[in-house]
Amino acid sequence: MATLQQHIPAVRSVIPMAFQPSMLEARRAVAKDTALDRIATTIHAARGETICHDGDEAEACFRIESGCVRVSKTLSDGRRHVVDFLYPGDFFGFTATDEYDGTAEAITPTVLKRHPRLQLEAVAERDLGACNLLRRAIGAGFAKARARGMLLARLSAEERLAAFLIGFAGRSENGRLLPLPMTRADIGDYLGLTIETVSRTFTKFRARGWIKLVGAHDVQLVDLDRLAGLSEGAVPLAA
Amino acid sequence: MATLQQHIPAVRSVIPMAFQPSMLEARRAVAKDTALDRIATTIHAARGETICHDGDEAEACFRIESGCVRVSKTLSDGRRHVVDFLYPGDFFGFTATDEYDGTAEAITPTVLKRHPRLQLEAVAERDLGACNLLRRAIGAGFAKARARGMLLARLSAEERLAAFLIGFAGRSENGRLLPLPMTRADIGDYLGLTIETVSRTFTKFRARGWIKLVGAHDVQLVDLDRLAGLSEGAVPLAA
DNA sequence: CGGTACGTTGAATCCGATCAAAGCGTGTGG
DNA sequence: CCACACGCTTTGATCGGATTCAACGTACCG
Repeated sequence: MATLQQHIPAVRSVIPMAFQPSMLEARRAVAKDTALDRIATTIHAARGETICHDGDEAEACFRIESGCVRVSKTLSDGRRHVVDFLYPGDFFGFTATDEYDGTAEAITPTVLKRHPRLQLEAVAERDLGACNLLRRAIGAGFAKARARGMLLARLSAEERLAAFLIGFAGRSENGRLLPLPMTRADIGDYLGLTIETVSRTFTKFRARGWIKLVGAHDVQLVDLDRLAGLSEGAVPLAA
Repeated sequence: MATLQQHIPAVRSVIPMAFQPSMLEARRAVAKDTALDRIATTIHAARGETICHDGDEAEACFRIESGCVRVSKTLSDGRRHVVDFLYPGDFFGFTATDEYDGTAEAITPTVLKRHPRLQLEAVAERDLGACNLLRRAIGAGFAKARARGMLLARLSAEERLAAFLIGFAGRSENGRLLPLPMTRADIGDYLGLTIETVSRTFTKFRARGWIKLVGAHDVQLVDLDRLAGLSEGAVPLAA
């Protein structure tokens, strides 16, 4: 958090709130809220397993305990868009309709808390604390989704990947190896690019000495300043 | 609403919930909620006037009574992204942080209800009904923001403009003249395109007889089926 | 009526997509 | 345990849609 701020000057207003203290608190608070916890069951998802499917009746919301989940949507002609990568503490399955807004799949073995939707709604309607916590959690997702608009609409391939990597900076100590469990295709579909462009851009960053690649799924962010410089004024993606 | 559905088969799951009955109800209900109305004042904004500025302390939320508002963000190098166009009944100014997440400007003379943020928060914390209504309103914004991800990440210029136009289909009777108060630059920045590409794509649609242009700011949607066909499986933008 | 901001159209350019093929690694079955 | 096979990644060559640069047209407002 602190290390992130020092690399992104003068653009605090566009930093997604997943990085903002108030939201971290809200996340933690949701996790601890007893009224919500009481209706939860624990489930496990193997790597590649589908947790819920776009358009199906939204029977439950989920909170990730451990692992990593990909949420995506696919057009009839096969074009795919990865809406988000979710990590421990993140929620998904909220919708204002009664259908899931995206398909969620585990990309690593994942443990989740499952909150039946009807009961969750009931708790929220009755319990002021729970309602307000949900309200803030959705607000966080909203801000993140909005931040991605600028990235997809106006940033170059290099800027997008830089923003993506910087979004993970808070997850690993400076210079530590950063695991990227998703494939290049996932990253491409997340950033609105092709596999090849993602791969080429990784290669460029490595050639410049900004990152080190250990295999295809572990990255070391060597020069955060340069990466941040690329996405300066831009949107680091919380992840 | 009904006319829209019949043009977009088999993709109900990705239709933004601004079009879904439940959300329309929620919108209306928010409008009528007395606890929220009591803390509101009415303000007027002239064409081009800034209502709130990205990054400023979020002192209030606004609900549009009449007119049209553009919400945008601008990078330090001048690249702009139009986050949304807002119409009567729409809210903006919600943030999970204490700063506005985007600059709101009136693109027509606009009348708004202004809800001081502290009081709004106070009402929400205290009043279950208000909290739940806000929760759903934010959820609607969330879904809309997400729907735009697919558009920006994966649709072609023609598909984007078609989706944009279809988003307005519900606003005018079939074959009726549709006013587009925003400029080509606004549309371009909304769809992640340039002015020129927007203009050229309008011209293409007109050449094909899909639309009629009356001046630059009034469109008649002649062949909704073709337009919908272009964005089939895609995301009609609620507006 | 004149100026200015907005819109259209044309030509050239470029970034990322597409097509193609060659590494790499991992996991499984022989 | 090794070998093979399949899926993922990288790299190369070419293509194409959207951008950029440029000029002209148009409409609205003072």
